[in-house]
Amino acid sequence: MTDKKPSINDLAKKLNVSKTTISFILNGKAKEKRISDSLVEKVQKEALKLGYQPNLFAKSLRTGRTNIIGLMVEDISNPFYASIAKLIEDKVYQNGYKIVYCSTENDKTRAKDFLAMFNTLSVDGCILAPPKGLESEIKEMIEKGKNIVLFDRKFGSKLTDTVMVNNQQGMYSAVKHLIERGYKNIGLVALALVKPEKEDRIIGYKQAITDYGMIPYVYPLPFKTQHQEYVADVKLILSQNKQLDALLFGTNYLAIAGLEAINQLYLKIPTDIAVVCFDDHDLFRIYKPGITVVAQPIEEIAQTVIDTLLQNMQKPASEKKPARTISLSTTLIIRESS
Amino acid sequence: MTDKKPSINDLAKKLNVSKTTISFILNGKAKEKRISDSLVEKVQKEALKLGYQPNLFAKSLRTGRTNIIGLMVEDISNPFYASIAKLIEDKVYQNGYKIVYCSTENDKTRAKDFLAMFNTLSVDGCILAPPKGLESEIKEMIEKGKNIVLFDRKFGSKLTDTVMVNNQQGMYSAVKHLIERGYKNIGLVALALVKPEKEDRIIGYKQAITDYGMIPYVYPLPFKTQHQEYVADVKLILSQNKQLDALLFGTNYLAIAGLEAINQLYLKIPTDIAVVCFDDHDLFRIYKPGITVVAQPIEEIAQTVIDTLLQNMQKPASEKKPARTISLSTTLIIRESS
DNA sequence: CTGAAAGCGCTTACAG
DNA sequence: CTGAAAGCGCTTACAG
Repeated sequence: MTDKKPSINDLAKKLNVSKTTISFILNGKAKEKRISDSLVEKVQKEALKLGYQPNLFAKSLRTGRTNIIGLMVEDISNPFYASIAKLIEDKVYQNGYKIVYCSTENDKTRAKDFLAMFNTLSVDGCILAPPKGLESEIKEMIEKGKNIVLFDRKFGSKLTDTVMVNNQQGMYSAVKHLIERGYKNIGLVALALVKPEKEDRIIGYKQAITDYGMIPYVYPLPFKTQHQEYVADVKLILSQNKQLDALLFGTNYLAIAGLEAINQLYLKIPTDIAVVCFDDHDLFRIYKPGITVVAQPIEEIAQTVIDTLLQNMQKPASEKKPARTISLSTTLIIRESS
Repeated sequence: MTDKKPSINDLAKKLNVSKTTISFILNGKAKEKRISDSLVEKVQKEALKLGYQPNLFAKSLRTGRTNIIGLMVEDISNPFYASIAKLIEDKVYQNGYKIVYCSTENDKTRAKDFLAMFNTLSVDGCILAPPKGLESEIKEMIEKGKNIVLFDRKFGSKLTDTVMVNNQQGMYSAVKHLIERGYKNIGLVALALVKPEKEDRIIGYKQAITDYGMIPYVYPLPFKTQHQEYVADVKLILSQNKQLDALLFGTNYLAIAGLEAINQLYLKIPTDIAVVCFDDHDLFRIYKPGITVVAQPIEEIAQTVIDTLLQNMQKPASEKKPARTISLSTTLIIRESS
């Protein structure tokens, strides 16, 4: 039944050539090892004919490299992360790597388990948007020589190369825009995974509010797995804070919940309440009215992440550069909601 | 720098116990092999202390199993597939498997490459929503003993277990609904990867149209990677077919493009044109007016797929049952667009 | 109850 | 130019 795949030994026997030579040829070292063209051709032809596929596990066991990259995000079904995953996929496969993904749901324990999985899998590199509290685990992996690039989330200390969007500035520009449009009581509904004062998007908001002498209204929310809870939260916020004439949302799913809440309360956008969201989404582009957003440069994020990781993986551990943090700019896309 | 991970040999030396015994203990065969409790405890304690992680590649090389599952979909960034990926993730990790994913973009060559990758990776099982034309490659994999479950796409011949949604019936119910609401000229914009007459969603549409004695208007579209092309296509369809008073869409991204087109033409839903989409989406729920959809049971699909795959993987090849096709029901969710 | 040994399929230092 | 041999870290049939 299960035809055994041909091994390098099968090839060797069949051709009466040592497996050393075959290995050299199949790994493109024929020239270097000065193997005769005729032999090279013979081996290649036969390998093709038998459909020879080197056993990656034997290879990994021997070389210590796996060509697997671990991708860890908050939620792979969130369009932001899903788009990143798609873009990373292309670039990574072109380079012969594979991706194993997982979603943390901002759960530290869950994330730890996945990190352990990546370790057991001996991934060559990791792309992580880690939850809070994983700093020491990640540090440990880096010290053991694992290549890791962080994105979307960073830690206080510069652990490793990190690709971020300028959250503070992006949110600042959104607030500024609302103020310039004449809105007076601008609220912010944002995820606060730990302390609100440490969240860049909240910091950017506060900065702008302060600079323009307005009153801040921050509504930090913990991460929840049930979308409907967010809807209920925003409804409560809106009904308890009638003074609000504009509402900012820190992530796409919060804004989606916000739109649902606004609908359920029969409020009109932007006359009753203006809306701006951090992070774009099909919905915001097509919704009526169109929702103003602070768009993240998704392609640029993916490209930078993968370039950084691949570069690091090519470099020997000895010549590692100090960790860099790359900050990308957001774009304010003004639509009809503000 | 790169601390070597401890191997079973390190453990063996340190404890002065043979690695055979350690392997037995760590793999839960202590009882079976009648190893003394004291030894078991000693070994387990030391393994924990050293942070021993078995090398999966050595393990795979020896056992031939990898605990990796390949997931192939049309586009991992499409919310339908992204949601499936998320749900599958949970269930699969609980069972000690990992997932490697890829997006085919309905490109046969691309998909073939990925299938080859899965083969090289020696995945234990595959979850595939394959493009057309991959039948023989998949068949070959199955014959070699690979466990494969298909979903969302099927082939004419019953290759292997397949989880489908009742596309024909779902589309039929949508058409029926529109007709009952009094719409007369109902168009269908749907993906036709090969012949339109072989697409279940188109068949369901035609069936309903025939049953009710209406005129069919089918606009088959090929798969495109540029979203804006779909928008242009739908615009053209709408402007060349003014008689249409309702438009059905075969997938979520077609309907999204459709909404954009409708907006750009300043048409009102549902008065100028009614809209129904196959497959739900955040957007359709929140859009104003809410878009009527034929919702797919995403959780059920994911659950069924993974249950089927895990079951098959546990079974030895000898007692494989004949391929089953499981058909799940869709739900018509009536909103304001129809 | 426990261990020595073979072998999974590769790569590579070494020898000629 | 080419090959024999060691070894990566496991599991398991076999022996005692």
